[in-house]
Amino acid sequence: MSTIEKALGLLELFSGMRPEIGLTEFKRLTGVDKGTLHRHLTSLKNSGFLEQNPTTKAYRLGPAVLRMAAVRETTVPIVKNAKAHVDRVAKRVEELVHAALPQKNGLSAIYAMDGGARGTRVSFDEAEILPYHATSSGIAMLAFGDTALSKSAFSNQLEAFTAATSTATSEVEKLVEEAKSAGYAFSSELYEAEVCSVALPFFGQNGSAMGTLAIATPVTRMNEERRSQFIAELANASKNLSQDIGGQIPKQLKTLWP
Amino acid sequence: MSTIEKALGLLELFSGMRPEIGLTEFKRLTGVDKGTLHRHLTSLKNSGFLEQNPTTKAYRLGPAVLRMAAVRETTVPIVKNAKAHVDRVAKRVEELVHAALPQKNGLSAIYAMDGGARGTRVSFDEAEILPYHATSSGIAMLAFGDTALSKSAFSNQLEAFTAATSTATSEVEKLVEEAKSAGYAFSSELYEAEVCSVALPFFGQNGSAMGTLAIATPVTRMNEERRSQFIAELANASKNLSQDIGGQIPKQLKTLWP
DNA sequence: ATATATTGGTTCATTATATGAACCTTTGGA
DNA sequence: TCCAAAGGTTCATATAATGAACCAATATAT
Repeated sequence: MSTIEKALGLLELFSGMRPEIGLTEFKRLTGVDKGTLHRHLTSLKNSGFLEQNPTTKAYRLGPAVLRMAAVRETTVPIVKNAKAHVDRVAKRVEELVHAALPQKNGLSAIYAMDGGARGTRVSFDEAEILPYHATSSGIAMLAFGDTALSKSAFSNQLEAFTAATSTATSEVEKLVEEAKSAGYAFSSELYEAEVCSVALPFFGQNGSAMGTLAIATPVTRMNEERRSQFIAELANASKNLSQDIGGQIPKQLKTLWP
Repeated sequence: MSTIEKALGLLELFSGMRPEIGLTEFKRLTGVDKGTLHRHLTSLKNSGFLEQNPTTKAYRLGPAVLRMAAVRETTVPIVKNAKAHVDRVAKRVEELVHAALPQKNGLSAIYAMDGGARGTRVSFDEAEILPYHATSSGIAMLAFGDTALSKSAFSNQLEAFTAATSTATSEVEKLVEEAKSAGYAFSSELYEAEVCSVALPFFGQNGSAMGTLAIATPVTRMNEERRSQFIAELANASKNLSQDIGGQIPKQLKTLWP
């Protein structure tokens, strides 16, 4: 593996729950030698991708990532477009709705809106990675995304997050097949207890899915009627979002979706 | 220079005006060998920092940068905080207002809002780099930011954007000194013809400036009265923004600002 | 239809850079 | 005051980066 990929892999370790990482913690997380780590971190810092907390010396993501995101957004204004549709669905279904894009080890939400005014709320960290095998978004992405994705998704041991998480590749593949024939993915308590979700893909200029739209809700609030409503809302949003970004819904999905 | 920094330097080449870059264009821009470039680009692609336009094969920034920005924003919610204050000032002064953070070769706007309802508008590309030596934001950043910044800012030949741009280090240093004693930076037509701007710093947890707030306006609309108003508005916004992000305005600035 | 130019991508011997064990420095408690 | 833990540095060795030459695919001109 190239030095570049090793160094960029360090950036992947940051998350909403782990926003700052010290040298020794990097060593614990990666097993790489301190000397090597220090040089990598210094390079990333020199390039503005990291900065150091002046008091603790711990590293955190630097301002360069903000500029990169802004440039990317001028090229492919996916966040801006997704935002409008997610907000609209969130308001109508009064639940947590999010749009996500595939990353290396799972999907990452690019925008989330909780339209819920009611008691229980699904907690959601926008900066968290949603694993492919244990979330409805992940299953939807595997079902309708690039085939290369499945290979990388199944290359590591699948982690169990709840008792219901499928950790066998064959089981997950079955879920993916179900999603393919249904036109959407449904999952219940695979990732977090008490939470179930519905997800379906949206499409960009190349034929396969660019990302997903999903609704998450406490299992207690879910029933057949709401599920149908969710699917209808998401299908509508996906059609519009895909059109906004110059994509097209594949024929077989057009017939499956309401 | 490390391989990591060379590779990340490639990402810097993207901008609002140059959102996609092909292999040969990278070669033109950097002078680096194609073989080397190709491996670097492949590594960046494998890490999700680049993706390829499926038809043209040209590279563009990938979805990983969106996740990085989201994580950074959960750590240091600078965009979110700046947004509120910029919007307020933009509405009050009815001009283009922006907040910017230092990068390697200049500042990069993290948010901009044009409150102008009137005829002429200052055009602004959020993903563009604002050079340190030729913008009010840049001068303000050099005046109140970390001293290490000046070294890197003056390490390369200074580019002339208009007839008025100072390309001699001594001239720019004079502008910086003026900004230090005035508490703000003013520049007219140094970067773009017909445009002048006022900028001042805001502060984070460490003592030196974290970024800048600025107002840009056509020179024809500028006068002494408006300048005073701009400074007052920006000073107020900077105080509030700095407080929001846990920073403090240095004593000498507190006395200079209205 | 055929030649030519341009672009993206690959190979492999050479060379420069990355690596990590051991060592030093600073900081913050017992 | 000592100790432990964290950040950081050094330098011989091993490994990965480099770039000239080459190949393949596509677009353009003859």
